[in-house]
Amino acid sequence: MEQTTEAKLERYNPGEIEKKWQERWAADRLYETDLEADGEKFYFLTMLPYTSGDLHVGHWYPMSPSDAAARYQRMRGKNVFYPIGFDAFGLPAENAAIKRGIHPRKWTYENVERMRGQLRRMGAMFDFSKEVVTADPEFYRWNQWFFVKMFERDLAYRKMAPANWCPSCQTVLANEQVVNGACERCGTTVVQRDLDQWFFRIRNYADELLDFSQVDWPEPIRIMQTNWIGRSEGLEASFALDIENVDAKEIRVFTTRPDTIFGVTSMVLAPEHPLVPQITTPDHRAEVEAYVENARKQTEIERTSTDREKTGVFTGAYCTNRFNGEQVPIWIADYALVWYGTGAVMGVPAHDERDYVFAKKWGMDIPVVVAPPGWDGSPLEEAYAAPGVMVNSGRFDGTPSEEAKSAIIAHAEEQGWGERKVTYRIRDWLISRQRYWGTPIPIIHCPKDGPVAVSEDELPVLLPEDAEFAPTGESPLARHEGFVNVKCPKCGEPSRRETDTMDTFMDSNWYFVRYLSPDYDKGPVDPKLAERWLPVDQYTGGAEHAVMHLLYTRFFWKVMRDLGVVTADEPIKRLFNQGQILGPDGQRMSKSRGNVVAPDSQVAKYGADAFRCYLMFIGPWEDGGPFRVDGISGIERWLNRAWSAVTNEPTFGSEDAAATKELRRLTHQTIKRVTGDVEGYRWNTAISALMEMVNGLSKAREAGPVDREAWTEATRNMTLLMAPMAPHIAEELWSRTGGEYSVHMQSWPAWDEDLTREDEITLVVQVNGKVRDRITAPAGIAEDAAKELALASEPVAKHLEGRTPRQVIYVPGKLVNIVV
RNA sequence: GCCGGGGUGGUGGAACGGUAUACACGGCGAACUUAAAAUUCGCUACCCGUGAGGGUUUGUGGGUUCGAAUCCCACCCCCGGCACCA
Repeated sequence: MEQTTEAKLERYNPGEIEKKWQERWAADRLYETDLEADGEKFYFLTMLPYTSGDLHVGHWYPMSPSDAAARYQRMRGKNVFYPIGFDAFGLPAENAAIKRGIHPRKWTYENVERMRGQLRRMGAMFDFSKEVVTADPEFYRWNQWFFVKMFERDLAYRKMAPANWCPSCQTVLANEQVVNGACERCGTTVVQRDLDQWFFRIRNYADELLDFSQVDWPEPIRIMQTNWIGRSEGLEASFALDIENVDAKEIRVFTTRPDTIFGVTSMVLAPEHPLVPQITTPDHRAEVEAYVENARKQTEIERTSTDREKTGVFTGAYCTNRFNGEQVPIWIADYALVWYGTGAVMGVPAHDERDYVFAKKWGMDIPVVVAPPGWDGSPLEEAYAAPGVMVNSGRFDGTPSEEAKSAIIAHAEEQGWGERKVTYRIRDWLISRQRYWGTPIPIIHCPKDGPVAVSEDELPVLLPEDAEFAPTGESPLARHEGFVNVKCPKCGEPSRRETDTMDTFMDSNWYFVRYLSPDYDKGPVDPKLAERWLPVDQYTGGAEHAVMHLLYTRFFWKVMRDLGVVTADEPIKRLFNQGQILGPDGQRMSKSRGNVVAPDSQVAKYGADAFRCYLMFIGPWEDGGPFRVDGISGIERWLNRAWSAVTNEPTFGSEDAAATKELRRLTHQTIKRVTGDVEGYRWNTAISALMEMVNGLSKAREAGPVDREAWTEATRNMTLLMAPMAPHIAEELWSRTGGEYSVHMQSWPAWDEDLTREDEITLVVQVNGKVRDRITAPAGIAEDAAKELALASEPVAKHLEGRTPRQVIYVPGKLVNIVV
């Protein structure tokens, strides 16, 4: 049978070429960065994956574009470091272990092994030679080292704090394990239990963390972090307390509205406030205790919801407002939180919406102290929260309330009734976890010396392999005699080792610093490399980390700076948060939900390049959204068409100068568009532009003989533009057209602005803002000529209906709007 | 609830305050084929109209502007985070 010319050509076979190039790249160590090399460095960081099992679409979605972006920087001539690691400690490993009887270490490291292979199959340019696994003693040893340093500097301290407790399982639960207030395993109602726990003093850095002047981060993230820190200025006032058998002689309360202090009708304490049991009178005790117990069952979100009515109960006790000498009843209410301000809130019904509703309900007085404009002295119909003029406020009457704020603070300071204070919403970071699979906290509790740090040369405190990590009353480490029983490093007395482990956010605080020298054993990082490579130039990761991880890591960096480990003030110069890819059900993709999409079958069918590009094509990276596999055939067609455009030469020898100019314009316009899109991480439109280029090449080929030089310019540049996004096919096409290995070491193409310009424009003609005509005009058309053309248009004349234009607006090169 | 983001054809989406719906999926029609797949070409927001053409449309309602998907106000819905999932 006769073969056609087409059939002789080799077809695009992703399975074959992807394997071939991945092996070649690995053998050549193409992606191992020489950290000592000269040239401009670029540290490109993508958030490290959790070792949950198989790499799924939820991993490919953030990693495909970040890999493309790192490759692009490399083509821009930078010395790019693009490392990878594994977030290996945490709850899921322990859950898997309990469920299946596998040791968390075995489960985790088997996953790491599998994920490594899957990452290579993506064709990602990760430098695996600098890999970090956070469960390695050589990594967590430095978590401990930092902890000791922080303990010595009083940045780590211990205090009582509540934890979710399942009375039936006798174990601490993560928030995730509490479903509607009950234990997810046994359904028992979860209670709060106070435990001695470790905290980091992130509040010491609160003001510095509000300063974003040294970073280029998206505004929404800066706003969210600013709100999370929640700095507010105001007065911390003391209200006099005179109750028999109560030692405290005052209640301290923080307010941002000192101008309303004469209008206080109640003092509201958090149910957990230490004074509550002391001041509650016997006749109110039962009610108060019931309320406290109920409050402790609710989540903070429920408690502080402004949607529902305020609730509270009277303790039977009173304090005195020193400003006006009035007796103020002391209540407790769940919306007051012990950890915010002083754990007490003033009730001012006239000037707070919900206090107003509360006072109405209980028939309490509503004294006005800040008069609304034009107030006639009659009772308010609703709370008035805006500024006004002070009334019923003694010496401050007549003062505008905004001025009165500082005057009242000054007066309080003079009288010794309080002082100006700055409060933060952010709380110190609770780092203790009563769990096995984490970094052991390097502290020894001595009956005589209290908590004593393990000395640096004893680090790491190894996590014992033979612990019983099934759920029991205590941290699994607490029942491991060999681990627990030690001698005090100070006095040698028999002591107990700390058995809590660290929050895994500790690992993500600084893993990117360790990447630079994962084997360095004289400190967390080789100082020379830290100086040369930090801070990170570009970080990409999920928007779900906008606050916690990204705020903790900024905090921890400042601690490292103060310890002399690093020098800059910020860890990450530029940040990009991509959206989250959701399962086909519109829910977050997670193994526990059972909605993860494995890419394997798609990759086997269409190739890694197609799958990477598809993920980049489905929409703006920052949006995320539900994953559907529907459109991947469009990417497959595009790659096939690109393949044949490059491998299958057209008939050469064009005499048509206009066609050649058109082809070159397509090339240079595409270079310009793709460059802009890649710079802005607009992958979907970058790929659209490349699709349009391939379509344009097909048209050019069909239109007749093509100019050889212009065609070669087009296909070579197109191959280069595809390289970051589709690294395998680009390498193959590059080598087939005689390009020098590797395409990923070539320079990113430049465009010639003159060649991108169109000769003609479409002049849009509007009458009263409605499009009535489109006229083709020369690109450089003058304003007068354009207006003349527009007014001469037949459809325009029809719509003018003989009326004389009042105004003619001209938008250069685009549009004429005729207004009548 | 609070903080942040979003809502555009049948679907994913495109659009410096200036041609709404690029690019792609799907659908319909055609070519090639014994046939299917693949490939290629054409059509495809909605309504009225045989047609030329006209009208409507970017979650809802209002406003600013010669001109609004884009800016402002109010509302509805969806997504992320809310401190022990990571």
